[in-house]
Amino acid sequence: MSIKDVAERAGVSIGTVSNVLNRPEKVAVGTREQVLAAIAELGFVRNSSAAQLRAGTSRSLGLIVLDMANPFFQDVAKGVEDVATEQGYALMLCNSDEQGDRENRHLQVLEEQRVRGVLITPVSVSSERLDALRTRGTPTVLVDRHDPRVDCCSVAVDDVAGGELAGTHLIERGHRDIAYVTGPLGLRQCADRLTGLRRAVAAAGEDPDRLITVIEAPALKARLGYEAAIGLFERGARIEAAFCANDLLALGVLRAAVSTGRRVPDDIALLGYDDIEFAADAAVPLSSIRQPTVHIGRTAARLLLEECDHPDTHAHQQVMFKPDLVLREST
Amino acid sequence: MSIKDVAERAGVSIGTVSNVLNRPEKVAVGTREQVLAAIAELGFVRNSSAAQLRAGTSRSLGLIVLDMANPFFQDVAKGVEDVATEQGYALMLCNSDEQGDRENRHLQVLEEQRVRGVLITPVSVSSERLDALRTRGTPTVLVDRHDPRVDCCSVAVDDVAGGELAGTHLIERGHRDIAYVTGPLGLRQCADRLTGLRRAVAAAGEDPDRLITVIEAPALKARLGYEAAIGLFERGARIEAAFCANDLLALGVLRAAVSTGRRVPDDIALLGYDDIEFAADAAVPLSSIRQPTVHIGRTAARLLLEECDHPDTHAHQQVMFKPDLVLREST
DNA sequence: TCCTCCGAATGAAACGTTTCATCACGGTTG
DNA sequence: CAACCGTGATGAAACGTTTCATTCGGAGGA
Repeated sequence: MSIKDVAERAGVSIGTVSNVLNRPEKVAVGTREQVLAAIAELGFVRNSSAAQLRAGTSRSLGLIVLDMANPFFQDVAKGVEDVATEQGYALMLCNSDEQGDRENRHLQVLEEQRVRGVLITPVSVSSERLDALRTRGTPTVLVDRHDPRVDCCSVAVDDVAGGELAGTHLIERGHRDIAYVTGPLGLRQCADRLTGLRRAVAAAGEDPDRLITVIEAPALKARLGYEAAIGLFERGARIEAAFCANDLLALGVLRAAVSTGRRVPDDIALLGYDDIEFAADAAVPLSSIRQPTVHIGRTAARLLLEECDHPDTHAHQQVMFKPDLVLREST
Repeated sequence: MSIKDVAERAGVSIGTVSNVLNRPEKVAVGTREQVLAAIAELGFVRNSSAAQLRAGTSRSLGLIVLDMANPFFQDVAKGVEDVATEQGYALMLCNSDEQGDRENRHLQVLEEQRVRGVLITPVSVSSERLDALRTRGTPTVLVDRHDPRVDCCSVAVDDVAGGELAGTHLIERGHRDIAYVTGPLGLRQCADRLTGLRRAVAAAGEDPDRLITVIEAPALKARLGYEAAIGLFERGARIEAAFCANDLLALGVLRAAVSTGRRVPDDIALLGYDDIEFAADAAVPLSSIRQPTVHIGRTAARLLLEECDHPDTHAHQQVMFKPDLVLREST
């Protein structure tokens, strides 16, 4: 069922059908109705391959995230999708699962489909495949990353500020012995948040090295937060508060506290990071540092579309958002 | 940069380049290397619109889920994706967010792209758009649903069996006053699980109407589970165990128990449904009914590809899996 | 009555592949 | 030595749109 069949059925030319599809205001109302009727009768569905081939440009964007199970990326994706559909673009959602080869495969497919632009949180700092894509002219925006060479737009959140926010809050509540329960400090996020925490402690006139106990878990998972906290409790560490590099770790610590009969926040205060949806519904609702996730997605998508629509006047931007503190019962 | 440029550069014909791309074994090794070199030098990327247009068929599948934030669908998607990439298909992941118009929009885009087949959990029982798609020849598989008219494949889980599993377990542990905390009973899942629960109670020689208290929350959310449980506690209901229609509700009930000083499972036993990743890491690790989610996805994808590859010999199947009980500390 | 003009419809070219019939060229066979 | 064969390469047609220059038909003005 092609445009040709529709044309025949409606008794008009192929060009007219195309016009009905793409510029309905250009065709006389009577003709238009005939054509629409024919389309409905035949159940015609436009072949977007043909359209795209001829037009040379598609109306879709690609988004490659590290982990679809992560609420952070779900919200980012929602923001991107909002803007995309708003502007009449389709979004191709891809999950690299932190694997470089999956990322490359997705980039390949997206480029073969000639997407208009790509939003990506790359698995590693520099990706040859990604550079190639950009060089060949597909606009690219980095999400939750910054490009040291500033040759594309990026949108990220200031993790140092987040750590500082956390530290200031805990100090203000009078806590002095603070545990920082984190994932691998090799992750920039984890390291930055510690930097911010130390900065806040120092700003209060205290010695970060004395106040802060760092516990590095091998990953940002609840079970590891549980184990870390149990270890801490068992060796009798004096801890008034725990700041966790993400909410999952914090929920693990919470479980450890509950299972050893400690009261939150009286015996130990708890502060998470990310403000995942479940933080508010934990056994003790969790205070957390919130990142403007949906807004990140929206902003990234807008930057991308801006570059797509005005490639010549466009100037790359590195946007950096500040996180917020969400107060609940755990602190 | 088209195949033509590559041909020119390599000093061969267009057809030969196409052969290198699609049937490399058919072209002499020397020529092949020349062509590959030209491709690399020019940074050629195949235009899949053109390929698809000419070939008439694409190598991609569509998956439309109700809610990407739901761990159930994340796992299903993972299963589908496994099989798809394994067979060299690309997967277009779409989220209807339980909105009919979004579902229709996605179906439209997928059909315009001429995907080979569609896996979908429809928002409502009968979708005209979906029927049209099927009629026009795109194979379709229902996920977590059954088609009453049996004109396509489907993969689902037996929710009655799940409820029965839960009921039998609670009865065996000696619990007699059981609360069933559920979402809207208009949802088939919620209703089926209740049916199963009642069946188990009856099978134990008890009266379901006397033993079971049903509390219907307006949605399957943790906060509503919390509120439901608080209400229950406040009116002093005698409850030994709560079976929840999903883990989120159960986690809400857990929070209510913790915040009112009740001990789980001593004062009240708690059983969830879905076995989401976080169930194991809750303040009290949650017993739950597990659905074989990844397996559902894999099976659905396999059925779909089977239908795509052998449309004439293919016979539609309605696959129904049984759920498992996962024992943890909450019961 | 003739010209001009304008809106609406037409027809053909082009987009980048794949496919298939055809061809060129050595080597083998009778 | 002619006929045949097989391996590789070629060239052109076709896929279903969009686009744009062209044509058509009638209304309005001179």
